[in-house]
Formats: sequence, C-alpha cells, structure tokens
Amino acid sequence: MGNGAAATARSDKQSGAATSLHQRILSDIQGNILSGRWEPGQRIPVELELMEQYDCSRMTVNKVLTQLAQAGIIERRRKFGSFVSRPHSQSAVLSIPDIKTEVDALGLPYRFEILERHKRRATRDDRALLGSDDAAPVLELVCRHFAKDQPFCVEYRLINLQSVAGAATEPFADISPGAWLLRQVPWNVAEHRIRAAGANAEEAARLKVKSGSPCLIVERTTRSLTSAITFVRLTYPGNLHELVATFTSLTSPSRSA
Amino acid sequence: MGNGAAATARSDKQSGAATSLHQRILSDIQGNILSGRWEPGQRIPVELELMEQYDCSRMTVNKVLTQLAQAGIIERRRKFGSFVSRPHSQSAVLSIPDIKTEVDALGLPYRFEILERHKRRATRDDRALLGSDDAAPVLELVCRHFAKDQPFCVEYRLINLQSVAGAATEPFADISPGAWLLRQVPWNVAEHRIRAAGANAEEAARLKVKSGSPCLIVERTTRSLTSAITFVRLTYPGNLHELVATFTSLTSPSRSA
DNA sequence: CAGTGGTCTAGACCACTTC
DNA sequence: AAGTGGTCTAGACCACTGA
Repeated sequence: MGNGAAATARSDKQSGAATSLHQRILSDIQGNILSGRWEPGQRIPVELELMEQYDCSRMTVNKVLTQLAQAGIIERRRKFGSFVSRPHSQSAVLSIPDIKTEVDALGLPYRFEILERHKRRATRDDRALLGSDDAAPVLELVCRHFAKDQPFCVEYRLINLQSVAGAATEPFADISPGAWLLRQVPWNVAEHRIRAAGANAEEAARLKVKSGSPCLIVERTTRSLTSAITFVRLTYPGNLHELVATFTSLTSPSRSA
Repeated sequence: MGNGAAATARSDKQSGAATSLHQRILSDIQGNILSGRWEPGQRIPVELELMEQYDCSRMTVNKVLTQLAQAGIIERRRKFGSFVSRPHSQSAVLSIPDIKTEVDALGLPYRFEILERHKRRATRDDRALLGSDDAAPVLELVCRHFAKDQPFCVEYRLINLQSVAGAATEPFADISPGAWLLRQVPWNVAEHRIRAAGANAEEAARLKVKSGSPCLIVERTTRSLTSAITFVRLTYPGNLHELVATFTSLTSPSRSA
C-alpha cells in the first residue's frame, strides 16, 4: 500500500473543490471497504500515511477516521493501528412515519376516529407499559385509522398526563394523538418492539378482519430524559402493511430532510 | 443564556478529564434538547458563544455541532445560526443478529438443517428477488433453524454464485448460510422488509404450526457496491419472536462492542 | 457588508499499548 | 522507548446569505 495514486486533484485547497477533502477521503475508504478491497480485520493506513497520500494535515484524516470508528466501520487501537471491523449482525435503520404520512404515501384519503377515551390514575398495568413508577394520571386512547374506507390500523395509546399535561384537554379532532405528541415532545428516546400476532376478537372487529388473522404489531415506549411520556401499540392487518428499512453502512452524506 | 455556569472544571486541558471536553459539550447540548429546555426551532448559541462558555477553541465546538448536525438533531444555516430540528417521524435502529445468536440469547440449544438445495441459472423470479439483471448461476437454499426441539425459523435463501463463488461448494454443515455469508461478504448495503402474514401450508408444516397462523416475515436483499449478493426470507412463528429496536437520539458514546 | 458556518493547517501534549 | 491514536489550539481563508 504505497502512496501511489494519491495527491490527485489536490493543490486546490479549500477553493472550489465541489466536495470537501475529508469527504473524498471518506468515500475512498468506504469504497475500499464496501468493495472488499480492504477485508475485515485488515489494517488500514495509519494517519501519517494518509496525510502524505492526500497531502493534508493530520486533523483532516483524523476527522475521517474518527467518523468511521463512530459508525462502527473500523476499529482503532493505539499503537496497533486501525482495522476494518468484522460485523456480527445486520442492522437496519427503520423509519416509522406518522400514520397519516403512511396512508398519504399510498395515495389514499386518510381519516381517523377516537373510539375510546378514558382518564384515570395509572394502574399497575399502565405503569408497566409506560415503564414508569409513579401513579400519575394517564389518558387512555383507542383510535382507528382509515385508508379510504378500510381500517388501516388500530392504535392503543397511554399518555402520561404528568409529562404532557395539555393532552387532557386536547380534543384530538383534527390531529391524531401521534401527530399531536410529535409536536409536543419532539426529541426523545423510544424503544420499539415489532412482532406478528393474530388479531383478538375486539381488534378483529375494529379492523374488519377475521379473528386470529395475522397482524403486524408495533409497540413503542417513549421517554424523555426523565420521565415516561407515552406508550402506543399499533396493530396493522397483515398484508396491508410493511415496514421497510434500508441499511447503508454509514450516515449518508445527504442529511437534510 | 449568558455564559454564567461555564468554564467549570476547565483549566485541566487534556490532562485527566475522564471525559473529553467535546464529549461534555455534546452531553450538555443533548441534555438541553432532550429535556426540552431547548425547543425545536429554537436558535442555539453560535460557535463564538460556546467557545467563550467552555473556554475552548472554535474547532472543539465546531466538532460537536457538526456531529449533532450529521445526526439530524440540529440544522445549521450560515449567517442564521444553528437550530434544534423539528423531527417529523420516529425512527429506530434495528439490530438483526444471526439466528444462532438469537437462539443463544434465549438460553436454548441451537441447531439447523438444510432442507433443500438447488443450483440453477437465475430465473426471472430469482432476478427480481435479487434485484439483479443477469442470469448468473444461483444457489437456492431452504434451511430450518431450531431452538431446542422447536422450529424457530424457516429460511429461504438465494445466493448469487457470481458474487460468492465459494458458496457452491460449501456444505453448510457446521455453519449456517447466514453466518457463512456474513463472514464472506462483510460490509454491504441491505434493504429489509418486515411484515406479518399467515403461514402457507408448506411453511406451516416446517414450523409445526397451523396453516394460516400468524408469522413475522423478514426479507432482506443484500448488495455489494456493484452486484447482488443474496436474498433471504426469514419466517418466524408469531409470538415466538420479536424484533426490538431502541432509538436513542444520537450515536451512543459507547461504540466498542 | 457583516454574521455565521465549512473547512483546513501545523503544530502540540497526552494516553495507551506493546516491545 | 516507540508507534499510534485522542484531543486540543489559535489561527486562517472561503462560501453562503440576509440586511
């Protein structure tokens, strides 16, 4: 691994390079790894070598290597060098949009209705679902989402009213609980559980499917730094819904949207 | 937001700070956003202010803010400043481990068996599943995975033998196709599709469940930079399996594994 | 024009790990 | 002791964009 085909397209420093130098270094290294030229476990050039190859300062290559290490693509060890990681598992970034967005994407008209609404002090079951200890007041909602005239999803939701007081008086007439909460509690930590199960009698009736027919169930517990916010269980009739996740090995350069 | 409670625990530069300065800045800002003190859309201090607050150079705060921007937590606009993003959807990072790993995690003994194995030129269906155009030779496998004596999962797999020639002669006696491939083709791009469906007669028999009973189906198409590698469909009996994903708003600081 | 971010430099000191 | 990464500095020039 001499430093042969390097220092190309250099000498323009930070003028009109279209793409920045560290982005180019990143792409080069990513390419070497994704294409298999650099195999797992293989040692990659040390910072000093890359500095010379790209005729740049150490900070620039360090920035790239640090980013790759944070993404888990490489592992770095002092004195030893940096190595291509050996991945042990597949991982996927799942995007779970608002239900209205999902239905819109199908090109179908969306509507929803609130089927049940109860306010109460948290029971033991509620606390287990919310992952919280205190017996704060909670709001229980059952909501049905439609794509055209077909039930698309049934939503069972608990909202911790201590965290999100405004929910108690929100009618949820024009905006669904999920969308409303997304606006109220924007940055959080959530745990998702995804499984398949047969619809029970109640759900089946609500979804207008046969009892026991396969459904995709997505459960999510949302917490802020300090307290439980909401628990939601979304039940989708099978074959009507699919989660799609694309895993690209690194945070893609396009990060707007 | 003056620069009051800052410059604390400073003056130790890079000596024994336990945690690095930019990590502390990152935590502080994350805390402000996750706790809601800094609301979506709100402008956060510019780099110069943070430099003064933490008594450090601009590179240090820039590193933190760049990281936050790449993670999508903040948005940065020249001349305007940096702002807390308004998230539009939930997203989750799903880890899809090797099946042996899953079964091991349940504390049950694992084994698998190859039920079918055919080598052929890719049919039109094969090409559609692999997302490739050429009629390269493919290997079709059906494999059943057990947790103790109970069928845990049925795996239907296509391998592009042009990409992974060694698969043709690999017996898959001691190592499952998934694990073998993970070692051969370690860094790749994959697309996942997750849905619920009733087991058809054949699957039901293999899984020892009733026909039509709900199953979780995970499909994955894996490509290297240039070519299709493998397609796999994993069918798990419902209630036996659950995918779990935790979404923390940022690449967690612990990245060793 | 002026404010702000985007990128880069040429060094520096330190920590960790193996020899 | 030497190799390597981890972090930080004190500047610099440029690009973009609103006033």
